[in-house]
Amino acid sequence: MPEPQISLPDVFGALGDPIRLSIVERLMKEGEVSAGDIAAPFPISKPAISRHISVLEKAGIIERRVDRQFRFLRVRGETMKDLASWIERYRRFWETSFDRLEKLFPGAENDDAEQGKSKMEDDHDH
Amino acid sequence: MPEPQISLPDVFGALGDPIRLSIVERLMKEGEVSAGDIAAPFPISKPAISRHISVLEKAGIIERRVDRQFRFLRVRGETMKDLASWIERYRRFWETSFDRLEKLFPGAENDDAEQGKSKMEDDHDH
DNA sequence: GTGTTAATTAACACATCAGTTAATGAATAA
DNA sequence: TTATTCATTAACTGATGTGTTAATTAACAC
Repeated sequence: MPEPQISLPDVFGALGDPIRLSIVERLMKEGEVSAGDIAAPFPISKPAISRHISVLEKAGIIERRVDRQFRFLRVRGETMKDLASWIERYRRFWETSFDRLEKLFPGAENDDAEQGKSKMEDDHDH
Repeated sequence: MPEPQISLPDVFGALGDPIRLSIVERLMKEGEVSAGDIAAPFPISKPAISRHISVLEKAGIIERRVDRQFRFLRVRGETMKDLASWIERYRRFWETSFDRLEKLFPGAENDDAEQGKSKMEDDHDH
């Protein structure tokens, strides 16, 4: 058991860097990628990427597998599941917060509550 | 429109601190709390809490409402929805990653894949 | 053996972060 | 007006984070 206990703030903190977040996204899409292939797209040195990988590993977000001289990385599904559980556990609170506010302070809030219209940026590398 | 664009790494980064995370959790549960009441449980100074609140606000996670000399804080449901959307968008990748690995490297992984058995710590303040 | 490839660790520079106390701003209460 | 309450901003300190280059470890290829 390489991850005896996972810290939610550490998980969030590890994802709080554009390079690390895009590493995780790539690993989720591609499943397993070597450290070198992960480092290739970024304009920083390999040791810097190696440290980012260590941060993700210590947070329990990814695992390393050694194969010959290569390190293959993959996302730990269990940690992502825990992350999803956390946000879902609070969903009823944040999902209704807009309605609750509207009742208290009508018109004081934006009203674009439609689904699927995320304002979140999708390009967090570079 | 106080939040023209939200950065996912900034959102994660803001949640990557135990004090800030427990502030957000409390606001989700209680809906709206004054800055002073938010600061009270923590063993650090009020200016330090004030800065944590600013970090959360700049990340788009919370909003401030001014009422007389009080500042009331509340979670922005839209940002939490965007966070939930992000993790759900990748769910099929991380949810199946364990099975995929089991096929490639049988027995090399832990096998406690039951639902509801989170290893995540739930006490991230102090 | 020697050389190459893959990746990490070591040592260091610099930026950012998280905390402090003191000062300030702004509204309430007397 | 004066004092009190609520909260912030300013100035500073120490810790942590992120990057660099150089050195090291380890496996592969010859």
